[in-house]
Amino acid sequence: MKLTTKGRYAVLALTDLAMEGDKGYVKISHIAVRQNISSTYLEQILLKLKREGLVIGVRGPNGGYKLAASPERIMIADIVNIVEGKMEAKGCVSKSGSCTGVSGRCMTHDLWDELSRHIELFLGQISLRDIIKGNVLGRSSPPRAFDY
Amino acid sequence: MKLTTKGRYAVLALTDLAMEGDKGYVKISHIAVRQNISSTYLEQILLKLKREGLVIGVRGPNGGYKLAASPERIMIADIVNIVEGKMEAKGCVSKSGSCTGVSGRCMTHDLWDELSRHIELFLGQISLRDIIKGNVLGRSSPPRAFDY
DNA sequence: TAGTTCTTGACAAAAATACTCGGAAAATAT
DNA sequence: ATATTTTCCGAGTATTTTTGTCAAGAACTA
Repeated sequence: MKLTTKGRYAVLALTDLAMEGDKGYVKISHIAVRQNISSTYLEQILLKLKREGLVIGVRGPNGGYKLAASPERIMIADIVNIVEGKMEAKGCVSKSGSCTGVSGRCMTHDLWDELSRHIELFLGQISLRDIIKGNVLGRSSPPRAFDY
Repeated sequence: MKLTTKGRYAVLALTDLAMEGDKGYVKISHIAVRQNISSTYLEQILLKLKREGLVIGVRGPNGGYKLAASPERIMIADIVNIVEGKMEAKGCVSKSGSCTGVSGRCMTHDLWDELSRHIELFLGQISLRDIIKGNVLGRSSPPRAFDY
């Protein structure tokens, strides 16, 4: 999985929006100051999220951004997937000739594939609401034992 | 979490070693050819793994590498942690001034913290033996529901 | 109209990644 | 002994990714 400041900024910004609630549109500059992010960089990120329909942006005075849905409907996986591009923990599939071996898939292909699914499942279970409510800690569970 | 080619190469190389079994030492060049990895790059990676005691390397003719323990004792998390450096999915803690906010930790701190734990737990459950046996698929389980 | 704020694309600096290279050290074989 | 093989080690380099900046434009409000 790829997880850079971009992804963190995105989640942070949307969490900020979620906390502002229904008080109308929130300006980039305000989010940037509160969360200590470069506002011009944040522009890029919010733009992507807007294009994918996660937030709504309006221009002009009193303009800004707001969430396109209620916080409990926006999952972290959605946010991260948009700004970082689909999780490719594999590398096997993305680049040609990377997956060697007779069958065309490397021996560890399934591993990274499963890891991706695992992470996605985890982040897909956590909403913005969970974050502002603090419902995050203690969610890790050991993987299910593998049975034949 | 950080997951680059370095980590994938490391797991791939050790999987190769695991498959060779007890037939003696395996040369870097052979692994490199089989797995399609630059052999000089692979040197660096195996060296790290050797320094941390995961593999044993001997020089000279008939030299090479072999696993320091049986495949079922070597977990993927161990391998990845060594070559990629401890998983820092946070960013909050690593850089100063990154975690803003009054308490010194950002709102999403717990999230990335928990994600790290989650990934580590997952990869800590899978051994080299699991990979060569194909016991990897279907291990993802949804995170436990959060109860008070 | 004037001011505000997002929108867009192109560009640039910095950091991380993914290697390469040259040689030294150790083991073996002749 | 000497040559050969192979790991060991540090340093250096090229490429890519990340992390921004900048300038101009479009839409909106008062």
